[in-house]
Amino acid sequence: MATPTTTRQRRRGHDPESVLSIAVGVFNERGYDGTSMEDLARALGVTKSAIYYHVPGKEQLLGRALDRALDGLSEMVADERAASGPAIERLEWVVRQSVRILVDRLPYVTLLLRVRGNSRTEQVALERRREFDAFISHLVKEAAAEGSIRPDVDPALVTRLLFGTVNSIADWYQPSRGASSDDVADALLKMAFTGLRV
Amino acid sequence: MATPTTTRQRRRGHDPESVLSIAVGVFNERGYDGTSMEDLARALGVTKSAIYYHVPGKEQLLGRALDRALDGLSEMVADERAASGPAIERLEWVVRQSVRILVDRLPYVTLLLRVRGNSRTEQVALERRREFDAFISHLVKEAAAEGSIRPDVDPALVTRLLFGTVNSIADWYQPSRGASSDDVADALLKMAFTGLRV
DNA sequence: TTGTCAACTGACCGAATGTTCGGTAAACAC
DNA sequence: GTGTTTACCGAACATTCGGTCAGTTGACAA
Repeated sequence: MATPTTTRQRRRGHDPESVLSIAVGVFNERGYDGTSMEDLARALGVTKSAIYYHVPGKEQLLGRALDRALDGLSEMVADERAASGPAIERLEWVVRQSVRILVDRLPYVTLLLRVRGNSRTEQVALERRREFDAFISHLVKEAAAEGSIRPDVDPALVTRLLFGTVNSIADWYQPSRGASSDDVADALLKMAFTGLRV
Repeated sequence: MATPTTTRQRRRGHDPESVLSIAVGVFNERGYDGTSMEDLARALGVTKSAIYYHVPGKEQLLGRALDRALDGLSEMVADERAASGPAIERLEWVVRQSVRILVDRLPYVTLLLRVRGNSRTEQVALERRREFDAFISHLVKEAAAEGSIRPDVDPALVTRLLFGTVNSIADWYQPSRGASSDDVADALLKMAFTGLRV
């Protein structure tokens, strides 16, 4: 009766989760298309065929990774704090949350940001990402319409620059350097909202 | 005596230059590793083997493209305007020039920004790019030391955010949308230097 | 001790990859 | 017209690719 189907002590080895997290690491190092199943096998310490015991294939591995990134963004968009209040405050909240998601799910979001649309899996992910971008774009326009953003720059340009900055974090952020998600978000918001110059 | 070795009217076809520019376009659409020589051949309207009449191979095509981007950045760093005057003004000039180079050589710089280091060619390019990054990093530190940048953000973080923003332009800029290099640089400098909020 | 089963190996498959090569048609030089 | 050069094609090359499958191993239950 005790622990009938529970996960007891496994005799060391992989599971779908460990395969995914290691695979995503390699995808980010070499690029998805630049990564062979042989590369993954080497990183996992097993042979190629062992991978297929845990996951259906390379593209499904990518799909699961992209979903992790996109699910985070979807949850944020659905949050009440993204829907009510002054647009500029919602924008600030969304920027801060975006940075948090990017940092928390760094490898998954990094992968998402590099997707080009070379397969159905990638195209589906790009489509979900475009929905997020449209949400942001709308939010910036609202903030501009409410007079909270300087009127001498096109809101569309503001959107791209602001979230270009957020997304660029994926290119350099390393948790080992000590800066937390909030540290980065604070610096980003200071720069973008009130400016760097003294 | 007239036009002995000059380029006269070619009977339409490709040359190394046209192959390069079309190839770089495809590389940016699908990613370098995601692009096959067959893909390039299709885009060029010839067979795979015809490509090898004009260029030595796929990797050399990449190398030439990356050099175009890096040469632009090297020229800028060597310019006198990057060396003398208040650091904050040099920084502003370098940001503006970086945007100009990125826009002028958009496909080449875009390619450079996506290089992961999967081959010797890519590693050499990454090394040159790191030199540029070090130059920028030093410049920001100077501006901070001169008291021109708000002291409550780490200069290293400022460097990454500022040039993360510049580099992110490659992800969305389309000349057909009408914005010039200076338009983008103006908006970027307004945001980063004096802030978006009214 | 035997049987079960999760986790894996090694040999292999067909397709796709980057590249080479022998040949060739059209444009040009003379 | 003849010879040369330019720009290409089609077939083949070795290699690598993602993926399959029949078997093996070792921990564990009975």
